[in-house]
Amino acid sequence: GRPCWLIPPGSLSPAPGDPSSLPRRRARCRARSEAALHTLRRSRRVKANDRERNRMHHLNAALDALRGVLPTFPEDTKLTKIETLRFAYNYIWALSETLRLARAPRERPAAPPSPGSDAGSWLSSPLSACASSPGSPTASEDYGYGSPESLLAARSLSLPGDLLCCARCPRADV
DNA sequence: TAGGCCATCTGGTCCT
DNA sequence: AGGACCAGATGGCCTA
Repeated sequence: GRPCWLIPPGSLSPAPGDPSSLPRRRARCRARSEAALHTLRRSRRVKANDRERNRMHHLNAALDALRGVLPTFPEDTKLTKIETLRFAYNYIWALSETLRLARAPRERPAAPPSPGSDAGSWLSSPLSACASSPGSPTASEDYGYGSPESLLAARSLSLPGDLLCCARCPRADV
């Protein structure tokens, strides 16, 4: 039947011939109802935790898929989450720039998007001899790993020079 | 040992 | 009401 914690307080009928036990029975019922409420909340929490865990697993799987298409050297290097996102951002920028330059060979490279750009990290990189000064995608914040190679340098890694150089330089043959 | 990264739990908020 | 999403807290593991 109906759980005791759902029965309105006033509707509990006294035990036949024992009206004096009513307060005790009410207290017992209240305790039981609190326990039931606790287990109900607990089971909801456990379910919510389970969903949250799953959600994060899916998020991590997506992040792994993203890692899978980013070039890292050595190949088995695992970028951290934040590095993966920043690197992807920069990598996409680099590829877009490559495409743009390939379509318009004589065009000058894109100007830095904002004065706050971390172009310095690009220029101070080993590839700084390149003529271009691409506006780093990490526009206004100093994330430290502003460019793909500064990120990799920070992790003692390297990128295929061609890729980045081609992405950064207005080369006609790309 | 301190600091960074990560997984998990948790409570709050918003949406369906 | 229940699920999704989010951010803070916490503890474990690893590395310099």
